[in-house]
Amino acid sequence: MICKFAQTIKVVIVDDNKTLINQLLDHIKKHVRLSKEEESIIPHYFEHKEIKKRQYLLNSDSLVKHDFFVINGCLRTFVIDMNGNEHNLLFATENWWTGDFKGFYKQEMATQNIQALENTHVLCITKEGKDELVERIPMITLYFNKLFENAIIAHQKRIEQTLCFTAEERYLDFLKVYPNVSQRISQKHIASYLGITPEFLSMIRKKLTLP
Amino acid sequence: MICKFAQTIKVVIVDDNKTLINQLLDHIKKHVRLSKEEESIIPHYFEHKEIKKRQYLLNSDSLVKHDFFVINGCLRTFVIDMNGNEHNLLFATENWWTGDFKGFYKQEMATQNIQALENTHVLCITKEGKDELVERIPMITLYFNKLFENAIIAHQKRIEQTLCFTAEERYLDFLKVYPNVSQRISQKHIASYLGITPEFLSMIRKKLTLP
DNA sequence: CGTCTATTTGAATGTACTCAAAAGCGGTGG
DNA sequence: CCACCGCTTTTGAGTACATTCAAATAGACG
Repeated sequence: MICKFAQTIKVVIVDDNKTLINQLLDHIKKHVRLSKEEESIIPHYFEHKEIKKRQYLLNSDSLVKHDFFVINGCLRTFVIDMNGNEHNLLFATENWWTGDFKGFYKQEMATQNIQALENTHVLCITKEGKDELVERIPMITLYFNKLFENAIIAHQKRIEQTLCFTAEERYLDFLKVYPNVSQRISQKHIASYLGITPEFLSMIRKKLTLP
Repeated sequence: MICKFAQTIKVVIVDDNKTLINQLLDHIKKHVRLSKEEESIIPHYFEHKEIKKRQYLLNSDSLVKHDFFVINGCLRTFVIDMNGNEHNLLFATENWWTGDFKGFYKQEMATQNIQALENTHVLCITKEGKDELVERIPMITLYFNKLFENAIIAHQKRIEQTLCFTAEERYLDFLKVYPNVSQRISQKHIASYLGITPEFLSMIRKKLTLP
């Protein structure tokens, strides 16, 4: 049985945009072997969405309906502190998953915001959709588990770095690990991700170019 | 088929220490319903171990053989930076899982260290043991998935807090969220967890008691 | 071309650290 | 049971790292 949601978006994905869903299928197939029948099931659970630069995909205090797979473009996930300052948690580009994790899995209000830094295409899935998908294709759990594993490893690395590294070291690591991302986003947003002010990042960069 | 490892430890758990494994079974049964037969399978995959205060359960640069479920006592997981300073990542007490996550799931050398802050009893499982357990009791995946979910949520919260909160705010939140843990460990270790020096934590505490 | 935003620069400030020393506390052995 | 030893916590002075605020410059976009 396919959920109501899947019915409504069938047209968008299945008829219009084979290439978009193929990009996701390729990503899944890096971790799990899929039969032709299974490949034909998956598209029914995803909705395609385009977000123009500067537009929001998710606002805090709204219900978290979807998790997102980025086809192309660039998204930033951020929180707003008590003083109204924004802090970037994550940048998501091609083949990254993003969303308000806690809100999605606990089906709560969002505490995070997601904004497009470029015109961006995403595939959206609901919690019910994902649960049903896992039920129909149990093997796909391996794929989602791998995503969880990688997320935990990445989070642990970031926590370790804030404890062990200076701002300069964290910046250099960011450039090394995400060279393609760092070229596409402003220093202001990188500074926010690193937990420093744009002015201080500017000083770090100046110091690095001197010798 | 039971792995060689499971055979060797059968005696330790099944015959000697029913109560220890029952604590783990109770924890699992909060998330998954288990048949009597399944309950009888699980003990074969865990080895009991006692670590005395100040002893190490894991050293960085050694192969990560086990993940650990804490029965009682208290463990700290920490990394050592380039200057030789230790930074606490996690405290694990009763009913917590701990281990070098990346090392365990990728079967690599440890980058983290685990030391007992109190005399501690743990149940250990190997990666092969866990994989085989999941194969024999597929439903138990739900339990481990829930652990992953909670880990990601906790990690995200910690990253958000380092970006949004001052050291004082992070300390107050730590006291609120882990009241029982914070009473059992030294300020030195709490300071390390919060990413500040013990001297600075002492100042924060002094300031908090004044008004 | 003008407007809006991002980046740079500099001065003053604040937050947290280092180093050193004193005080407190807990465990151990006589 | 008390005295001592080692480790933790506190206190203080001086310092380094990072921020705030303000203003100038540079870039991006319609």
